This record gives sequence, C-alpha cells and structure tokens, in this order.
Amino acid sequence: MARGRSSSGRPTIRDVAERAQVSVATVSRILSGSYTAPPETQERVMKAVEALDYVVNANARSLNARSGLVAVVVNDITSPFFMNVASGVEEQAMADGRVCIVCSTQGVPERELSVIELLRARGVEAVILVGGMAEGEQHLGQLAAAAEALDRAGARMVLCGRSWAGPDAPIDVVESDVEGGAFAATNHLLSAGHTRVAHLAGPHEFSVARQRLHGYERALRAYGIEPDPALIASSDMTRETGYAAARTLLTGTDATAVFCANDMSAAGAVAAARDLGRSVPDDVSVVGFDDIPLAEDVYPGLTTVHVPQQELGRSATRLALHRRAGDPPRRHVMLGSHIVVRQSVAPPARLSGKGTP
Amino acid sequence: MARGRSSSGRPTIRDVAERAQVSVATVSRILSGSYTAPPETQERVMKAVEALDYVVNANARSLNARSGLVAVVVNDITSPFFMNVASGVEEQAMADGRVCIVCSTQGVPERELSVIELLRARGVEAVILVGGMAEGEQHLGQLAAAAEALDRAGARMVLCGRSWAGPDAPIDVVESDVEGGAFAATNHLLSAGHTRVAHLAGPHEFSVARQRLHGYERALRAYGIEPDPALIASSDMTRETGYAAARTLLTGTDATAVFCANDMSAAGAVAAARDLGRSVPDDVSVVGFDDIPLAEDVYPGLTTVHVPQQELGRSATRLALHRRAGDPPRRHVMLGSHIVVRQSVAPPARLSGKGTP
DNA sequence: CTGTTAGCGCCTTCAC
DNA sequence: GTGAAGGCGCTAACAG
Repeated sequence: MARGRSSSGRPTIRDVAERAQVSVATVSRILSGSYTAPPETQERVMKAVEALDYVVNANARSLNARSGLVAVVVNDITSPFFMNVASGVEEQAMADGRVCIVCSTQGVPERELSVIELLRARGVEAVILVGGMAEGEQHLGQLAAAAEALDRAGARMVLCGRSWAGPDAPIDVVESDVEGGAFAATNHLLSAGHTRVAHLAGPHEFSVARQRLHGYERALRAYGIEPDPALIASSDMTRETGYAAARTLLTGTDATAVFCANDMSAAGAVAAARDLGRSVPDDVSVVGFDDIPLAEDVYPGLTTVHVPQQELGRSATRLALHRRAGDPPRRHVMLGSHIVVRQSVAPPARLSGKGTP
Repeated sequence: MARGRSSSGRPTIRDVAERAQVSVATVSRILSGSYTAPPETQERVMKAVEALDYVVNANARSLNARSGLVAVVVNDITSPFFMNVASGVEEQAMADGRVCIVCSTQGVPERELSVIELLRARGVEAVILVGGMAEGEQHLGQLAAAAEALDRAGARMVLCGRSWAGPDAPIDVVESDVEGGAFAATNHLLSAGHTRVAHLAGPHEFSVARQRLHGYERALRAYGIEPDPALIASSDMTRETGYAAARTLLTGTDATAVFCANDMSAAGAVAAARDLGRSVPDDVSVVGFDDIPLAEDVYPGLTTVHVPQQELGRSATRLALHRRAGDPPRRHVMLGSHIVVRQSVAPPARLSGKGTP
C-alpha cells in the first residue's frame, strides 16, 4: 500500500511533492489547509498522500509551530478521581483543538518534576497537575521554577484540585471548596445526632488533607464539641490503609460515625466495619469525599461530598488555554461542592452503648 | 533564575554554547553523555545549562533519533480495567527506558484510527491498543493499513486484550483466555446447582464479548443444557446498561444466576437485584469478569474471573519493545485467567419458585 | 498560484 | 578534544 519512496523510513513531504509533481511548499500549504489551490493540483497532492500513507512529522512541525499538546499529570493512573478529572481535561482540550496526553508519576511524587521537564522538552502548551502531593518547601520552590521555565517557553502550568502555597509563580489553580465540603459532611453527621464523630484523615503533608481536617474541626466546634485527637486517624487515602485505620478507630474508640478523607478510604472503612460485625449505618455511619463512581456501588451506598471532577479538569484546561493579553499571571477558580446523600448515614444506635464493643 | 538568552522563547543549545564559550557540538556531546570532555569544560557547560534552565528540544531531537515514546490507546480513560492495563504498560515502558503516554478515543471507536495517525506523526515507537472495539471489516482493514504504516516507520502496533481477526499485518497481540474464563465462570454457577443461568453479554460486535458468550454456551452444553436465547441479554458493559439489562432478565425470566460480561455490568446487575428486592446470592447469584478493584467493594463481594490486567500491559509492551532480528512479524501471547471466589454465588434458592416474582 | 530560499534546534560526520 | 558544516522534515518569507 505504499511503494517507491526515496528512503526506507516514513515518507516525507518531499516524497509527496515529487510524486505529485509540485514543490514541497505547495504540499505544505495544501496540507495545512490555509490556502486555496487549484482543485486539480490539490487532488494530485492528496492522491500522493494517500498512496504514500503520508502523515506530517509532528515533531518537525513543532519546530516551527505550536505543538498543540496539553498534558495532564497524575500521580496514579488507576485512581478514579484523577482519571475523572483527566477526562474533563481531555474533553476541553479537544474542544479547543488540542491533543491531550496523560502522564503519570507512578506514585513517586518526586518524579513530578522530571515529568514536567520532559513535557517541557516536548513543547507542550499546558501542564495540568492533578491532585494533592507532598508540599515540602523545596519541592514548592522547584515547582515554581518549573512554572517559570514553562512560562518562558510560552506554556502554562495549572494546579487542579490542589492549592498553591509556594512562592509567587506563573501558576493558575482550580480547586473545589474542600474545607466547605468537609464542614458540610461533618455537619451532616452531627445533625443526625452523632457526637462522637471520627475523622479518617489523609496525609498531613497534603494541603487538601489539612483542609478536610479543618472543615471537620470547624464543624465540630460550631456544634460546641471540642475535637478529640483520639478520634482522628490517618491513612494515605487508599482502600487498604483506610481499612486498617478505620479498624483501629472502630475498636479503640467509641466513635459512632466516621468522616473519611475520600471515597476509597471510606470503602475501606465500610469493609472494616462489616468485618467487625458492625452494621453500616445502624452501628456506625460513614461519609466519604469525592463522589467517585464507586460510592454508588459500595453497600450501603456511600453518602459523600460531591467534587465536580470533570469540571475541575475542564476549568483547568480553559484557564491554561484561554489566555488573553490582560490576564493576571496567577488566576484562581474555586468550584463548589455539595453533599450527596445515600445510605451510609443514620442516627447513632440506641444509647445503650452498642457503640463500644 | 534565567536571564539573558538571545531570543525570548526557550533557551536553545546555542544559548548554552555561547554562555559556556564552546561550540554547540560540544554541548550536544556533553549532554548526550556519549563522550569524555575535560571536566573543566564539562562543568562550564553544565553550569550554563542550569543557569538557563535549558532542556533539549525533544522534538528537534526526535528528528534525527528515536523518540523514546510508547503510547497506550484506550477507549475510555475512566475505565478501571483499561487503566490497570495501562499502568502495566507504563511500568514496563519505564523499565525499558521509554516514556509512556496514554491517549483516549473518548468513547468514539472511529477515533481510534486518527489517534493512531497522530501518534505516528509524533514518531512513537509503539502503539498499544487496549480493549475491545467494533471490528467491522472496513475498520480492520484500516487498522491493518495503520499497522503497516507504523511498521514502515519502525514502530510496532500491539493489541492488548483484544484478538485480531483482520488481514495479515505486522501486529502483535496479547490476550487472556477469555473463552476459558467464561467457561469456568459459567461452570462455577452450574456446579453450584443452577440450571437457569443467564448471561449478561457485551456488544456482539466485540470479539471479546463473543468469546464470553461462547464460553458460556460451551459450559452449558457440557452440562447437557441447551442455551436458552431468552436468558441472554446484552449491555454495552457499563454499569447503567448492565443495570437495565439485568432488571429485564430478572423480572422477565426465571434465571437464578447471571454471568456478566464484566464487573461493571455485574455491579449494575447486583444493584438491579437489590432494587427488585432479590437478595444476592440467596435469590440470585452473580458472577463478573475482569476482577477490577470494584469487585471487592460491591456487596456482596463479587465472584469474578480474574484477568491479569497489569501483566497484559507489561507483556504487550515487551512484545513491542523487545524485538530482535529473527522474530516473526506477528507474535501472539495468551495469558491464563482464573476464578476469584467471593460472596456473590450460592446454590439456587429452595425449589419453591422463589425465582419468579 | 507556485517555487526558491532560509531557517527551526539538534546531532553527526568530517576536518583540524 | 573541538569546531564548522550539513541535514533531519517542515513552514514561512519572498520572489516570480
């Protein structure tokens, strides 16, 4: 389906030109469409393209023009939350005529920087960093430097679902109201009558985890309850560590409800309760965070805080791509979140201490 | 942190050379490491690189050398199954010193071809197509042509979790024993005592869906049961369509068990049973396929066919990257699968027709 | 409308 | 050891 090219590799624009009996410039112009050629020539060229199975060399093209690439960087490609956000990015990128690729740090946060560099080397137009991450001062500094470098290359860095506490840098951020969501979630438990509400927190180095904790504590205080450190456990927001931490919480304390940092760890908590012979929600109520598809399938259906994942991704992409002259160097958008009530919350069990084993 | 470059964009190798007082050739050589320069010069260059925040232009480099890119193409970036496979690809690609990017057709199968072309344009070394897909004769022909084109460009196409029924083409394929898995799953139900076993099939255009159907029918026949078309419904393997199809199956037939094409639709089936007031597994047994993480969290835990998702991805990548002179143009590897028993299967309810409402 | 001529940023001979 | 020169595939600027 393609014979007689000059070299052995991919056919080049020169091969096409030769075959169509025109100059490379003509081929280039016809292919980029930005130009009206006589239908006859046009057809000759297209025919040659077909015959040779020619596709432009995007790399060579990127040497002169924009790359048209938007990249999403996630920590873990198998995380539903991340990938839902990524799909929002994808959607918006496509709508803006860009190509979207997703890269992962494979769970190694330090790799974030090298991935960004690699992306910069490829000339991407936007780098969208999704999700929380260790935020040591050094890392933030390097991230800021990376943002500067991208900026100089005409590319944009945007944080999605993570806030920025580093030095001033050309970075946009899109986040959802995590603290407010955590407040609402805790409040939901409180108003159901619970007084011993535990929190299955995320890693304390993550600002998003701290925001959840703050919302939780604020809700407690608003109810006149002083947060009890014994009721706060932490996990790394996976199902496994959530399971373990919840188990400790449920056996070691008199908690009748637990607000989890995300749905994954909440799923672990539900499993832990079940394994301990505690019924959810009769013996213990559970609230998650994120509202990933899983929330609907765990049993009982997980009451959780809905985070607009796709919209997070779409907004981030818009911020990166739709820039005009007057825009400030750092833009910030905050999306709202709300509770989705399913079946994992009920009033606390009869006062007759069914709560402590 | 980076001033005084010639132009305004990213710094080029020329800027580095200038600043380090050497020729671009020297910089190039030092950066590619393939060369011993006097430590003193070396250091001068590295210092300039740092100062300018220089990174090579990967696109320019790809003009001459290999791109080092491996691409996974999935239909839906939010599908756990696909992303688990993708993470296997990622792992192996990284182990082989390549960079992995994932692209999606965004649920539009026809887009598969354009994504492949785009990837070819970028000069990727391998394109790994994950998951089933409509396999019309025309599409297969175009896919074969795309494989040829990739091959000519020195790149490899490999199908992962999908078999190849198209014309001869330079394509490798890695699949798991779907038919065998379906046989085992159905057999599991049969040997638990069920005789009215339904099948919640996938789209009939997908070969992987047909393989499941065949395994199901073969198991039935091995038990002396002739497949009953009324017991076969189909969905597009999402939770929603699975729910709908299962609902029909459970209200319209006397099925006491259902073998689902994948875990997502099985989750839908479980939800449908629950909504109909049928207990799983007491009133109806359910078996899934794939063994995605969700299987553990639905209630009751889903008995399912384990598909080695990561290994599928790793193998595919190895096939693509580890080629030596004598290798045949089409390689094929088949991985095994096995049943994972959880709680969604039990013997059929008392003979007293509890099965029909 | 079309061809010719320069580069884009990098790597790679080939001389020195 | 190092520099100068040519070319990778493509687009843009400038003639005709």
